[in-house]
Amino acid sequence: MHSASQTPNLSAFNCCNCPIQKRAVCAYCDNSELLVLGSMKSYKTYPAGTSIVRAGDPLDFVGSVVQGVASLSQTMEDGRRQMVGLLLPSDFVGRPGRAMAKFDVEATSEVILCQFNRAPFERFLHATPHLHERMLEMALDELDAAREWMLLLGRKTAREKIASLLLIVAKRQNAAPVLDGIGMVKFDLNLTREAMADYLGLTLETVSRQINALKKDGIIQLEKKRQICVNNIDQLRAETGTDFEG
Amino acid sequence: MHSASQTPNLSAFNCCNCPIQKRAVCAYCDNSELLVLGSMKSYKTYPAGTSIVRAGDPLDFVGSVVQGVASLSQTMEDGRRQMVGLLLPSDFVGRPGRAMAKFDVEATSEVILCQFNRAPFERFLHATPHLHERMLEMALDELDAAREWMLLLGRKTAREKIASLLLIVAKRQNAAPVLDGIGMVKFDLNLTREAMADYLGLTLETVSRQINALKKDGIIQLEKKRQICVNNIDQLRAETGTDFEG
DNA sequence: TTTAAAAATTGATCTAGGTCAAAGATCAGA
DNA sequence: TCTGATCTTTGACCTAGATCAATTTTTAAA
Repeated sequence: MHSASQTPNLSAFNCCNCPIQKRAVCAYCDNSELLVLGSMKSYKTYPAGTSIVRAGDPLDFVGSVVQGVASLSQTMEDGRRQMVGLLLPSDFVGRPGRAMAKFDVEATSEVILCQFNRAPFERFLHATPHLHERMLEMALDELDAAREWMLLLGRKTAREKIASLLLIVAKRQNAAPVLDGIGMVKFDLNLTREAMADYLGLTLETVSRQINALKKDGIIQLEKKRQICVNNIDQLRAETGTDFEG
Repeated sequence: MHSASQTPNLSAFNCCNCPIQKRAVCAYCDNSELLVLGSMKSYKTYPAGTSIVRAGDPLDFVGSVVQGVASLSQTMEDGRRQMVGLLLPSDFVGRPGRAMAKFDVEATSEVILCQFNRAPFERFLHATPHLHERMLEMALDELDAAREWMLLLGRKTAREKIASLLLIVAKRQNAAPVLDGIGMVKFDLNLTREAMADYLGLTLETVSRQINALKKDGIIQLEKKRQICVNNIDQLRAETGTDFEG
C-alpha cells in the first residue's frame, strides 16, 4: 500500500555523518551502541503525498525522520480531519510496544526515514538506557507540544493560530536568527493551505484569508505562496496570543 | 459525595496497600525498589479548589495522584483558559528534568498526592529501569490521549464534545457496565460547567445548553446537576462522532 | 508551449457557538 | 433556618469562521 523505495544514494547516510543523530532517539548513544543500531537500520524514501502508515494498519517498524516533513493525523468517518503532529527531521515515528498504528502518517514532502524493525528495536531499547532515556525525553517534549497545541485548538482565534504555526515553523527551520528577534527571517512552509487548515482546526479558506490579512498588515510577506518572509519576528510573536518563553 | 470532614489518615497509606501502586509510575518496581521510594515519599493533601502549582513557579517535587481529581491547564493573558489534562488517581504530576512548572495544576476535588523531592527522585529514576520504563509508558499513553483530545478540540461540534466527555468519565468511573453497552449507567461528574467548558474549548453557557439538549433528546438524565444517568451507552457513543475502539 | 490538474484566492451568505444579561437553583456557613 | 455566594439555566442577539461557489494562479505533464 505504501510506496517506499530504496534509492541508492541513501547509503551515503550513516550514523557518523547523520544530520539528525545529535537530536534523534539515538542522541545519547555511544559509538558501540550506534554500531548496533547501524546494523539494524535501513533507509526508506517516501515520495511527497504518499501514505507511510494508515491508522489501524499493522506497524512493524519504528524510525526517525531524517529528511522532509511528515504529518500525523486522525480522520473521522465523515471526513473531518485533524493533524495531531508535524514530524520534522529527528522526530520519531511509531510507538514501541504497539503493533497497530493509531494515527495516519503521511509524507507531506518527500521523506527519508531511518527505519528499524520494531521487535529488535524494542529489545535493544530495553537493554540500552541511553536509548531509553532519550526516548522518554522526546516523549515528554512531544507531550508538552501537544498540550500547547490544545490551547491553540481550543482557545485561539484563526489569526492567532496562523501566527503560531508560522512562528513554530520559523523557529524550527531557522533557530538562531529567530531568537534574537531582530532582522528578517525567510523560510519555506512546506504545507498546503489544506494541510495548515487540518493542523489548525480551520478550513482552507480561512487559512488563505488570514495569511493574506497578515500580509496586508505588514506582518509577513509572501514569495511563491509557500515561502514566507517575516520582517520582525517579535511582531509575529505578538500576534500569537501567547509565546513568552523561548 | 465524600464529606471533607472524613480526612483520610495519611499515615494509613503505604506502598503495600497503596490503591494506585499497580498503575502508577512505581507499577513495575520490586519490593526493594518500593522500599527506597517509600523512604523518599510523603503524602500531602490539597483541598478542593486550591492550586497545587502555578505555571512558571519553581516545582521542586514530582508525585502521583493517590486520590481525587486534579486538572492541568493553561491560561492566556486575557483570561482564556484551556484544560490540557485531567489528573486522576495514579497519574503523574511534574516532569522530571524540569525545575519550572509549565502548566497550572489545581485540585478539582480534594487531592492526595504521593510526593517525592524532584532531585532524589530523578537520581533514582535514572538508576532504576523499572521506574524509567513505566514512566515512558505513561508518557506515551498521555501523548495518545492528548492527541485524541486534539481531534475533539479541533473538529468536533459542541454536542459531540459533551458526549465525548461524558463517555470518557463514564468509562473511567464505571468500567464494566459501560463496555457491554446495555443497561443504565449512573455516575458523578465532578466538574462544574465552567470546568467542562475549559476542558472542551467551549463556554459554560454552551455546555449548559448542550447538556440540556442531550437530556431533552433522551440520551441522558440529570439528577442533582452533577450526577448523570445514561440509559443506553451506545446511544451516547453514537453522539461522540468517533469512538469505535474500547 | 500548451494544457489539465491542483492549489489558492475571493466573494456572498449562513450558522454554530460566543457574548451579554437576567433569573433560578443549590449549597455552605452562621 | 436564613443568607449570601456560587452555580446553572435561559433568552436575545452577534460574530468569527464555515459553507458554497466561482475565478485565478501555480505546477507539472505532454
